[in-house]
Amino acid sequence: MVIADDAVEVRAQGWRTLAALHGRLEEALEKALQAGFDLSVVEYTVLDTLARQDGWHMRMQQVARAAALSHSATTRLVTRLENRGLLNRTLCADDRRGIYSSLTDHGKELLERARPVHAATLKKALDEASESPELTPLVEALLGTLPRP
Amino acid sequence: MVIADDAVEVRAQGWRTLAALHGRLEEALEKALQAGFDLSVVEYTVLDTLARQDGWHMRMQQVARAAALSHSATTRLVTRLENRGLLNRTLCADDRRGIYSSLTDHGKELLERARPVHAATLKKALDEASESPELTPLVEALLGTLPRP
DNA sequence: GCAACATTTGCACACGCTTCCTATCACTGC
DNA sequence: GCAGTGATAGGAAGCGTGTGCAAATGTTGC
Repeated sequence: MVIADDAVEVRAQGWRTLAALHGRLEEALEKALQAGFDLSVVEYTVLDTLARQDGWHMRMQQVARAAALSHSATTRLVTRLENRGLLNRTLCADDRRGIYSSLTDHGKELLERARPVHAATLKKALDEASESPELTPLVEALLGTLPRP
Repeated sequence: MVIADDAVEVRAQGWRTLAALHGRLEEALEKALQAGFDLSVVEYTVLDTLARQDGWHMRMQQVARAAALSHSATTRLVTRLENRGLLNRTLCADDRRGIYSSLTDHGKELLERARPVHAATLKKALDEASESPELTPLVEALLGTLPRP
């Protein structure tokens, strides 16, 4: 079973590498966004996803999936952002159980200011991660495995 | 600046892909380990790292770095695992400020039982992730960027 | 009316931060 | 030798926040 054991080990090692890289990037983004805009990574992700969603609304469940959050966490997150005036809740006309979230102008403006910081931090963190031998191949693969090479 | 903008977008997209894959894998592992062994992913990681550390002890700070945890969180995590009899705290002989954590037999036994579940869950989650078109290339890269292909 | 669904709320817990505390090195000067 | 000083490793407790789970609440469709 040498071959099978190797595959197991490859996956385990891959997972550790993935977790390590993810941890590094998230930490860097967290600090930068927190310091500059009082936004957590998840909050930024939600704002960005909303803006990217052809500028339109999303239901809570979509938000939850996009941010990989539980329903309750999503509720509280949206509430937080709503209280800061970054997005709006609006009832669906057709299904009044559903609630649409959409960015306010203030939210769009904050996002536009945060985006370059996000981009710069990401670049820096990726470059730094790329210097660790065990992360180099994954970083390169990550940047090379996209639609337009 | 079309080229530069493209690079920014590639990195942002790469980060989203990485986060999505990481989230999927972590969620699957979390559920499986929680259900089967009452272990969180971080707890499993610490046990696994300890076992992997040539079967020997680690200082608290090493544990903290390996698990990407803060100082206080590490103390609590190790305390939890110690209370469950999965690991021991032992004073270093040479530097008695330091504290070594090492697996107990019970901890090793639990880890040995959890390992195949971890491996199987990881394989299943990776296979499932690989079916999502946007994740396929990253999964393949992850499994292909390791010492022995 | 009733089951399925979308969302919210109450509860418990883990994490991070900060502050304070102890024990232990590693030096220094006497 | 041996106190005195500063740096380091780790623990304890309090506070705030985010999260998941499970139980409400309001809605829809049959």
